[in-house]
Amino acid sequence: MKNARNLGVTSSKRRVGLFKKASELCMLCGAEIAIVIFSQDGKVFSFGHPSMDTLVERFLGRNFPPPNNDVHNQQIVVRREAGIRELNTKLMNLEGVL
Amino acid sequence: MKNARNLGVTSSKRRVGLFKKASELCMLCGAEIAIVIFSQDGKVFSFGHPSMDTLVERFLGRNFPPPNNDVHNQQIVVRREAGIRELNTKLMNLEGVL
DNA sequence: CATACTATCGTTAGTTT
DNA sequence: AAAACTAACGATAGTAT
Repeated sequence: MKNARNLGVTSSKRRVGLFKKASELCMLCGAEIAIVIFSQDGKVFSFGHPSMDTLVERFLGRNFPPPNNDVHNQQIVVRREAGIRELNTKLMNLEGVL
Repeated sequence: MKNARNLGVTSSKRRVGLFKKASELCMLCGAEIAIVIFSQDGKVFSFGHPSMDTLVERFLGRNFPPPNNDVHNQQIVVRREAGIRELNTKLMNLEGVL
């Protein structure tokens, strides 16, 4: 991205893209998905199929089926941190080149 | 898709893709996102940044950011995220120069 | 400010190993 | 079964209107 001025536009575009991908996953694979996004400027956006409430309830264990292991979130954390290291490496290499 | 035989593979690929997109949106735009997926075969997968619990609580109307009890940790989180965006910005600028 | 466009880049269904 | 590959398709940053 060029700068932070267009960040709102990018945020919006990518949010729509994310919801579309979620929708496709629901339709194509019969998954049930809930997403909530708190944007940096304090707005809240949500996606839920079949509904946000149903899935939040189920996630909280008040409705079946009970949640299994939650391995993927850990993987995401690992990926994010790996991303930071990668960014730092790239940055140092580029600054070295200049 | 050809048939339902590879649906598990497709589901997995697209789930990873969705989480990656969410991760990018977090890093690039400073959004906070929670995702829970109930797959057709009964498994549960989740993504949460900064954490699933924090965002579910916030979605349910409790624990909003301004009067947070753990201010110190939040500042650290904010600083780290700002760092990622700053790295991204620097990186993109440098790559643009080259 | 929003919408449309498009060149470029990323994602993925199908295939192979 | 899982991972690598790739052609084809989709997403999107920047631009134009």
